[in-house]
Amino acid sequence: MLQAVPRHDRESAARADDHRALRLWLRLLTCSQLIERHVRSRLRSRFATTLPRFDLMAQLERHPAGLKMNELSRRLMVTGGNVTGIVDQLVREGLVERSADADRRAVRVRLTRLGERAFGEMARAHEQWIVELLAGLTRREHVDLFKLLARLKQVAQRGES
Amino acid sequence: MLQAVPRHDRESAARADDHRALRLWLRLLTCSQLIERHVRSRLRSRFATTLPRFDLMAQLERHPAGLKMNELSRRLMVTGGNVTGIVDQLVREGLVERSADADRRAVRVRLTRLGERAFGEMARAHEQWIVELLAGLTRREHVDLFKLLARLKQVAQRGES
DNA sequence: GCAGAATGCTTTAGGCCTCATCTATTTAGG
DNA sequence: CCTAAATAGATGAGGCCTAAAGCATTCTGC
Repeated sequence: MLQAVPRHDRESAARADDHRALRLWLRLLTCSQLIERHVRSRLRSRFATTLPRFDLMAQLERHPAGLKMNELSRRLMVTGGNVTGIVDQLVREGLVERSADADRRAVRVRLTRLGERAFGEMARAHEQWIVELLAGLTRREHVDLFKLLARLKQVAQRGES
Repeated sequence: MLQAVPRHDRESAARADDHRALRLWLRLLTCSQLIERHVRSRLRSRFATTLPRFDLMAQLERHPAGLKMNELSRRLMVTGGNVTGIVDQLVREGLVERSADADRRAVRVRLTRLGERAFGEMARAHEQWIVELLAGLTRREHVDLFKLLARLKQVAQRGES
């Protein structure tokens, strides 16, 4: 699929461009998976938790008044049914609580006191892991990469109907 | 009235005082997920398949002589148990076949004729989706991003023990 | 008002993925 | 040789995730 293509005419040059897009995507995916595995494995070994649970709590930590299930679902970019399951778990463990909303269809979710404490500890460690993992990049590379990913995000979001 | 879609995903909600490294990571993750969802949904709707199955077949397509299970596992960056399950599925559907290896512990896996045909069709469509999705980036951005991701990959791989 | 559409959430079936554990085979050290 | 360690793969429990279907509530247009 990714073999080198001789570039001697317009058509094969176009194919080379195509391959570039594909290779860019594969490389992006690899980077993302590398970091994700790193974080998952540490969350698991040090805090006996998972990335989705951490992400969910991170959202709640930024919104002390709580969030509705569909807001969580949108922010985490996962389906509602999935959020239900993770919230169920965190409720059982006393880290999160459900409460009634003015809209009686909706449910409001927020961190408990225990959840706040637990999250704070994890968040500090998490940030440290990322800082260490990315320490090999120069400040310049950081900034450039950040900007280019902003462009990519913009472009990819436009491609979503 | 068409309102702009509110963007409440993980990254844009990051607080201003979050550190650079963390924001870089969250943005990378967002980009990766955006593209991944795009591809998954199209693989599903047009070819009734999934990204992991596609990825596995892509590896086999590059190695007509076949790959051993542990090679597949390494290349796909997933655990062996996982590969077993996906290969089982593809074998049932006649897209892939297992054969004996000189090392009698090992199993060699390769595409069947049917699998080659099916993959070829999907690969063309897949490449087209990616090219279209990334079409908004300039050639320059493509190249820069590709290089920076190479650096990131290098750095993140070194951080793995 | 009120019927039908839209929305918020849950449930279910099924695929992906990991870790831990198991069996079979190969390799290495004595 | 021959046993212990390493390696290849399979299996099972459990969590994440999706799409689809279902129930309750709210909104909308007549």
